[in-house]
Amino acid sequence: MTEKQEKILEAALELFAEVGYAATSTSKVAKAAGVSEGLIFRHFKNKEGLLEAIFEQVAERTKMVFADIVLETVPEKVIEKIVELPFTIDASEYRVWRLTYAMKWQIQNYSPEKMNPIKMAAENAFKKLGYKNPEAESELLLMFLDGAATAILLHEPKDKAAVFMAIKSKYNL
Amino acid sequence: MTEKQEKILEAALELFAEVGYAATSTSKVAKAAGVSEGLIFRHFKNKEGLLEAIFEQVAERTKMVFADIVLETVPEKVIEKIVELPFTIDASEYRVWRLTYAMKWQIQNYSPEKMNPIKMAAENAFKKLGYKNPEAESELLLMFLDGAATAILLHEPKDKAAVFMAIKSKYNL
DNA sequence: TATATTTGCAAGTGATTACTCACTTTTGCT
DNA sequence: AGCAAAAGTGAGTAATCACTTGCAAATATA
Repeated sequence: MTEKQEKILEAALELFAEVGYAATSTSKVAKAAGVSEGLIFRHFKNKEGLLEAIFEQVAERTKMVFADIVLETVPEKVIEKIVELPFTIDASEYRVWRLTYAMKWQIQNYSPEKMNPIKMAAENAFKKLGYKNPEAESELLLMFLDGAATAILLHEPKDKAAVFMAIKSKYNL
Repeated sequence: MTEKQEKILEAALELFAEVGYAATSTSKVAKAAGVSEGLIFRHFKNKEGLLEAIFEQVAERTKMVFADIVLETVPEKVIEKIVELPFTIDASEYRVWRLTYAMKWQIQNYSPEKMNPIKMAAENAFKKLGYKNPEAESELLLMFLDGAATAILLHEPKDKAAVFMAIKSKYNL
């Protein structure tokens, strides 16, 4: 990865996240990155390739976080680790997650099965803990996850720690 | 509102919700609505005016739902009514809500204070019910609201009723 | 029925879109 | 040093963008 390639990805992420993917032209990305527009297409084939390259980076990190949860055997720990996920997003990753969440709403892009490992891990943990309806509980937990991440990414709630405590108490953690 | 105006709004909602606002051109809206492109600008001034006209319709209905919650005096009922909000979205309104949720991620559009009446109503109800940290509880409830609505709008979870029961039990309802 | 207003269309406008191409410069290897 | 591959540029491309304009048809008001 050359310096200019990184500049392009950085500028594209910035613009895609703040202005929107469709609303951002490749010429603006090139200008923001300080490179010629043609270079974007040399390195990333087309505008969509630019988007894919951004998402590939985050996919690796997500895999690691998911593995840590799936390999956890103590059910309470599984729930706790899932619950704290949105609260541990580093501020430096806000943009890429904002972009990810924004793109969810474009039909051609959305695939909910990405969360399946987490959903199954939660379902299994709830089953071990004797919850009445583990599948519904797992679905509910994922809903919270999504809502919490959205709140954090969009308006950074005042007292994240207090909300974190409130949700943990709902699962007796 | 003439017939053609309604056709335009209907086509615009369809396309904005499915393809995205920025990715939808006014010419495509006109073609889908079966009118000349110029008519869009005659009636709605510009593309943004088209979007505003769509949102004005939903704003009225939202006001009514909010009023029903804010005027409720029994705290348990307040929480219950808020919790059930995402589960009572009529399928005919999915598109307009998908558009609303998608537009949240564009900086220039987002205003979280729209939910303030609900947030205050929840906070007050939690206070009456003796919750330790009513503000955090209210914030948490709004997070769930957002996550639940997102799940319902994006992938229509299998057993909505079971999830509804699970969340209600978390508030002893 | 005369007239003013609104509704509607077709054909434009310049600007911008994603993307290509011919070309030069830089880099890495022997 | 010599040379091929990769990196980078800048000026193009046709198509599409949001929007305007001039004029006709329909509708409302008197």
